[in-house]
Amino acid sequence: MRCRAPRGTRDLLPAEVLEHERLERAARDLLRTAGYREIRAPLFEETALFVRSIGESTDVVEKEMFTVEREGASYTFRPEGTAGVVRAYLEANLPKERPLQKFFYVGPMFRYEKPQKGRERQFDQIGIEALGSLDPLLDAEAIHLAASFFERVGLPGVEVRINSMGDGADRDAYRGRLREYFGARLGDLCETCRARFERNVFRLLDCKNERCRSIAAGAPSTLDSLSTENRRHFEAVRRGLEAVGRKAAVDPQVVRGLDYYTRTVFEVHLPSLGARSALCGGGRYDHLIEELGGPPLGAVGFAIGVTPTLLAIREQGLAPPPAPGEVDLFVAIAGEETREAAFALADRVRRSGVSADLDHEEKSLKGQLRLANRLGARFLLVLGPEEIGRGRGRLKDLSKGEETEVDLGDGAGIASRIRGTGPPPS
RNA sequence: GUGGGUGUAGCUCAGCUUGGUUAGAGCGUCUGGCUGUGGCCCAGAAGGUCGCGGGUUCAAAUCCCGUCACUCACCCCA
Repeated sequence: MRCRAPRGTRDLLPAEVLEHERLERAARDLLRTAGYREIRAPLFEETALFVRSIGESTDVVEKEMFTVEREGASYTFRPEGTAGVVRAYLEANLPKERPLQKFFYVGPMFRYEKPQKGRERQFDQIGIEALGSLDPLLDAEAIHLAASFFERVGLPGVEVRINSMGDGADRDAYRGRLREYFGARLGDLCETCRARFERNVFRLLDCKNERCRSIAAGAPSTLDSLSTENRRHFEAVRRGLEAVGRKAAVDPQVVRGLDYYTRTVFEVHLPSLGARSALCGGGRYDHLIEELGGPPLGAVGFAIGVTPTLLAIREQGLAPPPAPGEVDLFVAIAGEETREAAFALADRVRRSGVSADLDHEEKSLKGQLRLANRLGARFLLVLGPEEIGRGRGRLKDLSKGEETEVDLGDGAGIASRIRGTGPPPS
């Protein structure tokens, strides 16, 4: 029987793993510098956690959850990162120790939906959560970090769009005003928007249908409904962004899909990508901690889609950096009786931290040399009876074609000779 | 869930419109040219249930029907 990867999942072969590692490394460097620490929550949680946090009537909860029932309990593979991080934060009683904690996470999320380009059932996200504070500068920090990440990985020209959805009373008031506005124009809206009207009026604001867009453009702005306090918060976020020189366009059409968002919401887009331009989404969620049984503490975070980011990098024509050679030294075997000696030599060199490999397929010498090339080996050493007898061999620099005589017993010496000519670590 | 597209060698694809010897190319793999020194070049080889099932026909990769898989888009979202 031959199996395939399940629909909506993909294998990352070694070349692609390098691309992922590069993004993850960039994220870790950037986020640690800003005081965020990595947290690893389980890949699955009790289903109730997601229902509570994301919202019962969201698409994610209604039809996209990977759920497993076991002995009367229900578990769901995490469709997003925030809920688990907040749960972990509360479970470790961190709010009592020190309320403000800044976390980041990197890893796979799961949503049972129909796959398409850049959207899979298992996908990786890089996210941050600054838990335990209402400081608008943390909103600004999150936005700035997200945008900086894209610049750092070679995607200049990203566009930050921010908005405030208000909170509590003013958000309810705004919802009412939207229903009033769109309710009077239901006949002119597209079919899907008429359905959205019932489910989630906020979503009418970002319909792609041209007619709906022009209607939405005239809709009352959330910003006009904000209470004094929430307006102040939003202004403070904008001042924070200004202080670090981060441009952000206020866009009343930005409305996030998950229920827990309050006040600041934002997205990072790469406009040249068209309909699939969103690379990152985030915002503040000031009631979630309390909702999940903790103290009333605010929080803000974002999630970056790794796959969309990689697609963007490729579509921009920004080729990934060339893969480094897989081995530093290839030990070729000339004469079957030297196989173990070659194995031992590779081992001596490896112990000094230089990578070494040899043939395992009984290839001809020519075949071995071709293999060395394919592997991107920088050095070659051919080991035959003659070399074994003398205890010395010729180390060949494959890029220059030059050979140097080396002592075969001295793995460290060979290693340091190889390392001495190595490219600077990138 | 709805609507398009595509399934031919390990990979990327041509051939299908207008059915007709033995189904092709590039890349990759292997061998040799060059007994123990690579890349480039040259010669050659291996590698195919043409997704699967049925139908039409003297004859099907090609036309028709069904089916499965993959893929793209919509909804929604990273």
